Amino acid sequence: MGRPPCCDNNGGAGVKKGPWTPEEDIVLVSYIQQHGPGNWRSVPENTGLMRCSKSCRLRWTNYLRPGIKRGNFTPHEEGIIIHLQALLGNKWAAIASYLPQRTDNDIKNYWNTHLKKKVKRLQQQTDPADRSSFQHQTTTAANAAAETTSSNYYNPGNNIDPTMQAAMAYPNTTCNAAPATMAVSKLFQSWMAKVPSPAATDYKAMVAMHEFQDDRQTVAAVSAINGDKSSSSEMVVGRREAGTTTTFSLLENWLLDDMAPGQAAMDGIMEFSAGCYADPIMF
DNA sequence: AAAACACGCAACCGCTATTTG
DNA sequence: TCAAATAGCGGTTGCGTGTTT
Repeated sequence: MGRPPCCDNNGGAGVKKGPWTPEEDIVLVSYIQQHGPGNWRSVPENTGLMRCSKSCRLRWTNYLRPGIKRGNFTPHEEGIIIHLQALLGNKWAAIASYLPQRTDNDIKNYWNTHLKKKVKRLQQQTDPADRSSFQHQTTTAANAAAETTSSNYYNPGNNIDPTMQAAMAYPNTTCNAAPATMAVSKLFQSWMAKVPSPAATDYKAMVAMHEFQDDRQTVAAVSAINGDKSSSSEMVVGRREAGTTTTFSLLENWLLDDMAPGQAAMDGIMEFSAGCYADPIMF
């Protein structure tokens, strides 16, 4: 019954671990050049590499894959990572999908070694009164959301982006999920409110928009917006059939636009985002 | 000069969702 | 239909290197 066992289950006998050698890299790359990535189970079998399939896949996706940019994160990339981390939490694969040249592992490492501290520093530099006020308002809004009660939890007294505030108010990543989910939900709900009603075929996307209770759905929806063909392909198809792709152009511009001072798109989203948060009627 | 410490990153581990036979 | 394996993800670890004492 089931699949035949792979190299992983060979009792671990003869499976090499630790850093890859240049020779192993060459073997792996030349095999993938001939056969393409995927079907990782067959890679060790056909190449003679004494590595498990999992290790081969990881080495390819995180290091050998063409087009990977390593190190030297630009301020723009940093901004995107910080922003998306505040929105999505530690969903590195989802964040990496917006930075095609970066791997999720690279982004995760960069966050853990640089950006987390940076955000923390910014947090400490922020007026504690503002922070506790925002934290209180965020919690209140979270509770109120369950009753579809409006709440103005954006603190208009400072000029800090609300999603950055969320990151500051919840430095512990495990606590980021709630405000992050809310932030995305509110952002999309306001988007939906500002555009004509979608066609009936957009049903699945609409359902997803209103089901942001858990991060997985948030990521699925965001992936759909980005045209991700994986888990949310049905939603993408539904939305594209309905011809509503342009609905999210502002968000897409902000997330994907890599032009040097591409601040226009970024400013747009910031402005729009702040406006949404500040609008007590909308929320 | 050398030991101690801090940092960055590649790779591993454990888990879940999906796929396969 | 279901058990077992794969693929993929996020958290964590361990090692090499740089910096400080």
